[in-house]
Amino acid sequence: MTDLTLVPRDEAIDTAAAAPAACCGPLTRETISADDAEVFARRLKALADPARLRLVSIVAASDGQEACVCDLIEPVGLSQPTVSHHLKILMDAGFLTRSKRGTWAYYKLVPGSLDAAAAPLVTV
Amino acid sequence: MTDLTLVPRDEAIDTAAAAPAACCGPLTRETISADDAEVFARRLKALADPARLRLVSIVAASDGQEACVCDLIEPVGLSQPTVSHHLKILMDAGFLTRSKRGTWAYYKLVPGSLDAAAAPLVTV
DNA sequence: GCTCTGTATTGACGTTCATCGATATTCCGA
DNA sequence: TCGGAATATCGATGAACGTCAATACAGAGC
Repeated sequence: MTDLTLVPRDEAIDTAAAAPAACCGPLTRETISADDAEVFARRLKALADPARLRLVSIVAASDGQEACVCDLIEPVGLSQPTVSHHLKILMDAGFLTRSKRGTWAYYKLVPGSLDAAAAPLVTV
Repeated sequence: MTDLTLVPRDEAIDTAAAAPAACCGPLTRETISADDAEVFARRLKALADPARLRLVSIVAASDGQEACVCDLIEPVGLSQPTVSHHLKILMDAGFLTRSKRGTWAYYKLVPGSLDAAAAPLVTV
């Protein structure tokens, strides 16, 4: 389903999870299906944690909407493995992408992913 | 704490949790505070469940954005106590209000509560 | 090669959560 | 007043989650 074969590697990484397709229409318009509810719930669950919200926010508010792990640990006040764990969850949910430069890992906000996640809730 | 004494019963119930103030600005503008992250996460957690999303959706898509519990149990396919449990969580989070008519309980969507919950995620 | 540094993974522990059956509560009708 | 129907609460159980210490992995520099 995902077609990455013809794309240069760096771009591939950046856009790999960059298709945050809306799972469903507005909740207020029409009853959501069981499958769509599952997808949407999984997405919301990835955000529904104080530490992860702060991580997303720090990344999103950084230059180029990108931040190094080394700059994320101290602000959230959690251990390095825990931060790494949360970042993985956010990546799996399609909100962040990872790019390594040397020993450092940079996490970047997937453009539009937050809006896509919020879309089914918005009525206007 | 809840002051219902001077207000007609139905209005009191309808407007009790009807103040879904935005917990914070857009996540992308500025780093969210620890306290705001806690508040926002609690709100998202209430929605981040397939059963609760379906309940909210059914209620929101009903006439007058209101539905009887008896009409909610069968669509979600869960036991009555479980549905009641989820409805309470949605009520505590400020998304639904309850009004009893006879033996029936009607749950109504708090106007604007979904938009308020989504607001910090939206960039545009 | 070796060491150091930054990050990811593993394993374990305590907490929270979703779910149900059983029971309590509330209200209507006979 | 009693019985029945609709809903809420209680108690228990198994699964998922957040956290950390210990460890593994990868890249840079010597």
